[in-house]
Amino acid sequence: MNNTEDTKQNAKCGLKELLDFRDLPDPVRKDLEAICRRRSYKAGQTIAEIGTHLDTIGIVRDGILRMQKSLPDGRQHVVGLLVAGDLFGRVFDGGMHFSVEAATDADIFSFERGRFESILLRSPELDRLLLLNLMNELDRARDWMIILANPKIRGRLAGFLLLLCTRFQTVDHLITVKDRAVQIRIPLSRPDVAHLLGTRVESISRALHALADDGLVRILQPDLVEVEQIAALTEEAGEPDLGDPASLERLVRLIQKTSN
Amino acid sequence: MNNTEDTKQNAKCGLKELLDFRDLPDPVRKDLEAICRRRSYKAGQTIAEIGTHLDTIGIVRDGILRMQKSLPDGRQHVVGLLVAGDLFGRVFDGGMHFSVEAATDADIFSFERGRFESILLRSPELDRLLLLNLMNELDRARDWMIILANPKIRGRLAGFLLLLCTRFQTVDHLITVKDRAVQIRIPLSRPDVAHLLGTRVESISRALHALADDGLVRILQPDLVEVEQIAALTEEAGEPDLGDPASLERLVRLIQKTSN
DNA sequence: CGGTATTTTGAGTATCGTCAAGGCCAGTGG
DNA sequence: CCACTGGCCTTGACGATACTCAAAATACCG
Repeated sequence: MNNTEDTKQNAKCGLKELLDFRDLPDPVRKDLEAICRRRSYKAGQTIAEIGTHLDTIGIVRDGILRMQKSLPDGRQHVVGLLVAGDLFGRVFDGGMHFSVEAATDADIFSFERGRFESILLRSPELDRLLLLNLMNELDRARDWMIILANPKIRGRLAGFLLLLCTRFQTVDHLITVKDRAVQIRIPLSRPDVAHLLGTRVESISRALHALADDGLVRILQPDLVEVEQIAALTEEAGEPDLGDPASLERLVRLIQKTSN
Repeated sequence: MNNTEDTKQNAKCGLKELLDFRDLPDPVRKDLEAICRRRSYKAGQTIAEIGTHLDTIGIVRDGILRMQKSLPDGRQHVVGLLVAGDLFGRVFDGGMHFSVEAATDADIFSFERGRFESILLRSPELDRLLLLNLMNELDRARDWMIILANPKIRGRLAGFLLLLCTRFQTVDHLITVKDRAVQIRIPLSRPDVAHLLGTRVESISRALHALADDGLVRILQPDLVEVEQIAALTEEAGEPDLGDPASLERLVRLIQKTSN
């Protein structure tokens, strides 16, 4: 509604800041930048309503978006998060069965759908980028499924925290390292986390404090936790490769680097 | 292991039986059929192991496959089902983070990966087909998420049954209509359903019988249930548009058609 | 400093996981 | 033909866990 329509439609759109787009051939990227508009949203703002005709393709530049479904009783159900580089919108009318809201303050690149598709038709590289993006997202969705299937809330929460450590590692400033300890900023309110993990706020609170009591984490602020025993956390999650080992590797190296 | 390697590599591969492939231009389809091999698997057979190098792309012709992850404690976790027309395998090395097994007796079309990709590069139509397939799968994964996020097993089971009614409506002979009542054949064993819904066999059994006791369904056989009150089921699932309203519409029309 | 929203805690109940036993069905071998 | 076996589904009982409702504590904001 009240988004600051920057509409910086010039070449300085900054598309190439996004990792995945760096490999695109110059002309394609130029075409994209030509039709690219940058929009800023404040946390809580709605970017796309479910059901309505969204005639733009969006790519997240900064911040975190949440995809959610509105249930009939008014509750909202989070079905996934979008972070920098993620793409959303109905390419080729693929479907848009959920609404998108800004979970944090966010910047997105926005493209008029028709034009985006016509570029897509001309550029196999962009097409493949999109394909890989989709496959990646599919993997993440499956990761969520495994987390959600964990019978105990503690386990789900542990999996969620690990996911933040691995998949969302490069995003924003969610993960910081202080004195060889990993600090995670949880970018969602308790109700959102609860919806995401299929439970209630109270249970989230209890589970988090249970993890803290057992020394697996330390709660610095309600939305800032420090990981004490990451191994125990993965065991709690019951899922060995939540975010490939490579990601954890990277995290460990990150820790070692800053601890010197 | 003991799959009957039919290897009918002739033009009668039957690729065009699949709905989605009917729209492909003739030459592309011919190319595909030229490299297509048909394989049959019995229920329970492993089609692709996690981690191993799978050098084929598969398309399901008939039957149901389950994608699953093996957890360290030996349990197996079902993360999705594949039905007729669904594609699996690591196109462009996208990743293959789960193993694939036949849930029922199944026929699949199998393509050598390199050749498939080279056709893919030449055919935007096939490329687009793949894209749509992926988006579809992503939607399904999100549906699973919503089902899994339901706090009560009854709700999850209700959602699962509805999903069978809608998304898997056209598959095999899962859904039949008798005397204006919908009958659902559950194509998975109890352990599989339990893994899929993140719970145990006993809970599945109890939940199903609870639904039956309340008159929402009738259990004709362990794997054959008749829906009595579909509205109550959707309410139980807590998710209004599990499979778009259009699907339910179609179902209702199906009922009316056969009841005359 | 108050007022609001968010988070946490508490007590009671419902649900689920676990362990154990029993029933049903198909296939096997006597 | 029948007993036997093994897999799957169901049922029961009990302890653990999570949901519900209500209230207190904390953080947030002007």
